[in-house]
Amino acid sequence: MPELPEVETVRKALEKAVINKKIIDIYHGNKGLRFPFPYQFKQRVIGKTILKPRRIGKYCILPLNSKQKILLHLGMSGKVRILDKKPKLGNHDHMLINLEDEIYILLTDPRRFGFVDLIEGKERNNKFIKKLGPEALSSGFTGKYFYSLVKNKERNIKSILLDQSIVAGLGNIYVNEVLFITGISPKRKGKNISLRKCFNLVKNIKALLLSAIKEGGTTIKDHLQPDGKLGYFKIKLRVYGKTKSKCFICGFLIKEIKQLGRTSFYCGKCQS
DNA sequence: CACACAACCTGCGAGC
DNA sequence: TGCTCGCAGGTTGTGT
Repeated sequence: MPELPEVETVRKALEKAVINKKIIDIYHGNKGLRFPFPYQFKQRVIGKTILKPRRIGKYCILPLNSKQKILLHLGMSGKVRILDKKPKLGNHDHMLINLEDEIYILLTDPRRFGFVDLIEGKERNNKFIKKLGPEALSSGFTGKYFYSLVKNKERNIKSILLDQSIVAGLGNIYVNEVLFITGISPKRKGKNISLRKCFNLVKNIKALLLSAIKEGGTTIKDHLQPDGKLGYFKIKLRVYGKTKSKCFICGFLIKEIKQLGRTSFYCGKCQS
């Protein structure tokens, strides 16, 4: 599920519900997710207070009043729920943070590709954060910057955009969508993309992410429903998953290919 | 250095 | 109905 807009939706919900709340207790399984839970995680954060949640790319960061930060990545199937009473834990519930005032943060992740880390000290020194390029929505991610990285690359644009060390936050859905919007084939080599196209691409990436976040925002108010489900937005997809249906611009059939083991969807006429 | 690919897990839907 | 296969929104480590 989670690319940048989904993580932002989670961040906003957390900001609303858990800011300035003290951590009373933490449960986590021994099994671990993609990586084991931090060493003595519970002992290290219990009694601390959560400050304003932040996000970098697909990472959600919960700063504490101790200068520590809880780092959360949702992988492919991670979900966060905010509950107002203690839930009975299911098989795929891996972490439950019990806050004061009967607030609970539940992390569920069937595939266990997500993970949790605890940052002590400088965030930029964290092994995960320091690999990231500029955040997609930040002012540092510009057409000029992007062109400077892209212009010498043999790789195709699809893999460049998925590379979090070049730009942080895009995943398979949004890369497919934005390449369609910009009229660039996913097979096009980086070095064959003009400065002008890079400007367009960056502009379209930001606009697409912002509109997805905006749509996600409309359902956030439901975050304390009894079932605790966070409302994810449903953006209108133009090509993703649309194999063999008609391109809504030109009517050609949308094609599907594999790149880096992942599926790319594109219109052979509108994208080149 | 730049890039491709397998591996990590589980659930679900398509097809037989 | 029930089984097997392939595929899924991500990232790391290894190998060429």
